[in-house]
Amino acid sequence: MRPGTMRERNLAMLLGEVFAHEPVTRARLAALTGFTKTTVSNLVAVLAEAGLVRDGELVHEGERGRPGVAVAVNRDRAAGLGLEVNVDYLAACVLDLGRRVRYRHLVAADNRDQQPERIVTALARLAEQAVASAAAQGLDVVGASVALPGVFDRADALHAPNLGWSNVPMAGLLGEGLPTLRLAAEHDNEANLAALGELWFGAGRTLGDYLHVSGEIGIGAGIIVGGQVFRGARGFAGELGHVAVAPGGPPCPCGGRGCLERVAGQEAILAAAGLTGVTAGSAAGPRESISALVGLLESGDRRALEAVLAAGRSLGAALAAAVKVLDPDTVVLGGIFSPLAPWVRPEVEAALSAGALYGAVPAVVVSPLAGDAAVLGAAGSVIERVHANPALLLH
Amino acid sequence: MRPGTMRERNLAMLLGEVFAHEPVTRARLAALTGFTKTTVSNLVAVLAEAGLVRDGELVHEGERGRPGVAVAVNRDRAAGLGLEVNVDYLAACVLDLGRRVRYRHLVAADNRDQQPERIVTALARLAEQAVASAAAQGLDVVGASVALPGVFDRADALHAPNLGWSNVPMAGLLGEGLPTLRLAAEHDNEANLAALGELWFGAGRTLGDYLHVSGEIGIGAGIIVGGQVFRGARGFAGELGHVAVAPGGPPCPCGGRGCLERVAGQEAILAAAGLTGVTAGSAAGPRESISALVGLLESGDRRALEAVLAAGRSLGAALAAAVKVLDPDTVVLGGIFSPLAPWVRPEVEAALSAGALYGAVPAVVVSPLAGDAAVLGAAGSVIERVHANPALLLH
DNA sequence: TGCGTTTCGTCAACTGCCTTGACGAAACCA
DNA sequence: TGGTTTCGTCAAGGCAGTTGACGAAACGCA
Repeated sequence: MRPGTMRERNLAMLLGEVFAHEPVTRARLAALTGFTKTTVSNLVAVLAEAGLVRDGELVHEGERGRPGVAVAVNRDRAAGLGLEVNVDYLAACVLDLGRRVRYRHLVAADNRDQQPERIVTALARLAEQAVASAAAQGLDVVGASVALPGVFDRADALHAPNLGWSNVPMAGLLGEGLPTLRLAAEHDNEANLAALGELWFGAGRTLGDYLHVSGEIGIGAGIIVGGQVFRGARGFAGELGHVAVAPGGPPCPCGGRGCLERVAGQEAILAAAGLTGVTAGSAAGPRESISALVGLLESGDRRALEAVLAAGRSLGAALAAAVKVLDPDTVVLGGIFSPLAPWVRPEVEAALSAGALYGAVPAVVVSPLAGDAAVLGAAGSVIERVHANPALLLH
Repeated sequence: MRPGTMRERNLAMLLGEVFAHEPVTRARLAALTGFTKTTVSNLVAVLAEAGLVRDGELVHEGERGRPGVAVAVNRDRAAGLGLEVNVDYLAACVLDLGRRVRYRHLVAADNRDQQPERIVTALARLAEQAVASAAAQGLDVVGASVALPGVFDRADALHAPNLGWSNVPMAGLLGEGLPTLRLAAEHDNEANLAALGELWFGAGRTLGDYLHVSGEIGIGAGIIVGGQVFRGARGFAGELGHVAVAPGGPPCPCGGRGCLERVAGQEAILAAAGLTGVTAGSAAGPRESISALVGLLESGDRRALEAVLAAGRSLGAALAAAVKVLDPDTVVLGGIFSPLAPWVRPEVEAALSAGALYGAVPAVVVSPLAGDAAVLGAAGSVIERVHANPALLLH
């Protein structure tokens, strides 16, 4: 570790305090960080020059004495671009440094069995529109992050069975297709980014360590420990969808039997509820199908209720095992389980409280973001990169 | 972060390189760390003054040129004390800074339903003997760490059902009872320390991230991620013993049904194998009972084989779920599963390979340490504290 | 209105720690 | 014996945070 590294960390720490307490005077920042007023002034000057913070009004914190100058995050310069490829839509979203949404766009599209190149081209068009719209607002998009519905192997190739893709070299495609920004483009699993979205835009930092269930066609879990994604040794951590919950149950392409997502995934639930005909081959996307299901549930449809409760029990069983291994503070129900929560949540809570050690039952909360968590998480992760090391933007 | 913090880290980094490459010259250390030769010399001087490192012979690394002075870890000064309280024994162990065992002592004792104060007193006597023996070898015991068979709640009170203890304020008892050393005494779950023992003394650093199953009366798992124990939000991570594997199975004191340790714990296996009479109330400790079981297995006893294979299947089922959530590189079978590995391991491997995603099957290895992992891990964790921040011993 | 009090932010000098560049020391080779 | 190579140290320098003092800007009270 060299003096330069020390400075990078101190800039990050200071920016974090500004973000957490803005508007805040230099004197209070000194108290918060333990630095001297001199050091705070120097660091603030560096951040201000990079356009990350700016001085505001005079503020009077105490009763007497000279008022201080408010330092606040600069919401009119650096911005982050989040992109998402999903089975039935593409989405983009721009956040400013204060994590406010400044632009959103969602395009319905059937992306199944399409050439990855075509999709990346369409995504790039979305990205360019987003960057242009941001520029019109005076924002400078410094980086992008892409959420993808699949997992990455050790060579960073994407396997996305729900898109019909396997072994797709995403890093290369995105690097060529997307507009060049100051920070390199990144990509990650939809479940991981949705979990991060929850951290920044959902139930928020009060969650502690948590496990965020992303129910879609597959079922994934994003695991957040200490504010960061827990990925496991190969990046496959949180593959909740392939925990076996039904011994001797239906076979799964993964090679197992009775995997959770065969029993409680979107398609399994819709089929069990008698809604298969509505979706198969029709134009109705998943979100519409789930709305239809919720309609049935609210009208008290017996078959739909049975289907959803059974899915809730299976999900509860898988989560009970996961919780005993991970011991999170909270379990967040996201994706399709968010609209279905009134029926699913009691089942999950029952499964988690049976056999809880020493009262270690995590709270079960419902995601307010539902399907939007992933794009928001993607855009947020760009902002997070800047927060973690503002020196990246010093030029 | 202040300059002093930077120095602490750099000392730690340098000590780490010395440990990894000793004997090593200052010039090579400079190449390894990226520091300049000047800085290396300064840092080495500080470590040498604290007695952590010392100069050795001249060594000739290249073909030509002036030979360098070998810097090596000083194995004759700082030492760490590991202590263990278990159901049927107390143990102590002293390691030097190079993690060599310099003293070991194990005392058989039935610690069930004893007063915690009595046990701590007995443990303190063991600790004093260990410190004295270390002193006789010229070693300075700088700290101690205690392995305990139970979990700690948020208030750091110990709950150890197998000892008949609940809500025991261990930190206080140990603080008063144990000899005062330069670093404060620490304590941790036996499963966690056993997992760390494996890291330093067992299959070693080649394991990557792993899950170490400690099969004893209960079944715990120590989870190592990036060389550190993964504890979860409340410190209950890795409670593998209470994953439900037998729906509608026997009830467990934890409140659940069909918990793994009711089905594959030591007592369940011995009972199923028809060995209950041998242990219940008799003087034979667990290790003897397991030896007896291994004897039966080797002689081909039908009932014993059935019992152990069934336990292996249950363990495999629980591990399969844990592995999909955590995605470790390796699963280590320790505790009683170490001697039983020839029979248990194939079952576990079968369970893990069914439904493995994208070839993400962790290797299953057998602990060479078996029951000794926890004391070694405890002593090793003291050494680790010094390695992580050698500045603790500067004064 | 004027002056003391309080708090804010900045300035100049200082210290700690790593780096630079040069140099003497210690080996080998011719 | 002298040239070459590599090792470790030394003096000077630079970066970054600290110290202590001081001017600036508000309020309160006479």
